[in-house]
Amino acid sequence: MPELPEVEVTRLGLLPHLAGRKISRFWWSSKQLRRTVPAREITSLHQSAITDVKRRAKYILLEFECGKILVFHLGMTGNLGIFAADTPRRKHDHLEWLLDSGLLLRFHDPRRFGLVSILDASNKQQMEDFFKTSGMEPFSSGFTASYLQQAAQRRSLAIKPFLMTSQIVVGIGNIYANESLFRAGIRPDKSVKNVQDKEWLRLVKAAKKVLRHAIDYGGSTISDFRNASQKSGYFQMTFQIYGKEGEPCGKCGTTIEKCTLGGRSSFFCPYCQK
DNA sequence: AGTGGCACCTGTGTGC
DNA sequence: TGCACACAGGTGCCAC
Repeated sequence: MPELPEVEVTRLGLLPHLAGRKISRFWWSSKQLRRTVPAREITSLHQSAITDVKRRAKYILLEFECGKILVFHLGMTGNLGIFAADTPRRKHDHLEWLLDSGLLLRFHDPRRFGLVSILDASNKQQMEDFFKTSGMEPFSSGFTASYLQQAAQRRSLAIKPFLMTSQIVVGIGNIYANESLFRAGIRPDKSVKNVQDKEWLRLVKAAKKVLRHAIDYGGSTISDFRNASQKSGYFQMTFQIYGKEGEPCGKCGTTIEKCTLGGRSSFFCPYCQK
């Protein structure tokens, strides 16, 4: 489900409900997620206040006064949200905390590709190991055309799977890779070896813009993304290429085509993207 | 080392 | 209606 914009929208929605709050009465469905749920360690967070809610890559980080960090990844179908105390649990609700505000924090994830983990902020090595495969943040000043060009050296894969490689740049999944490449006028199957200087510049600019706009629109809801207050996003209304196989390109009218790259559906306009 | 393929899991939509 | 199958926003492991 969530790429960087959806994770950021979730974070922004959680922050006012969680900052300064304490958690108690932890409940777990006993179903495992992508990693073993550290239930015992989670219980040790009781009565410590949440000081901040941050994001790194597609991870949401709940920082506690005691120095621990509760880490969530939403996988494909995860949702982390705030609910009234009397809201009945649904199928696929897996984790739940009662907040001292009387509201509930719930993690829901049908496919269970998400994860929850605990880190210790003072353990620099552990923090570094956890994020060692996470590349550049797309909104950081280091995410530039020359950074991507450098990362593409000695590589030969297509630009779209390259853009989706989280060791290089984080947060850009299938939707936003497709949309960024359309806006930059680059075919998704073009080898990184053939991407020109001016195309790298356009791509960086397009990716930052697409991600920013998607956050402003509350993310993209294809079937089930909901923010922390269970509201849908609207950026899917502005898709120019994703999911539009067979439709006319909004810029030139050419029929949009579909191919598969790295096992993922890829859409492009054969006229606008070279 | 880089790359493509696939597994992980459940739900939904389509075609027969 | 029932069934088989393809596909879905992510990531990590495996064999080449």
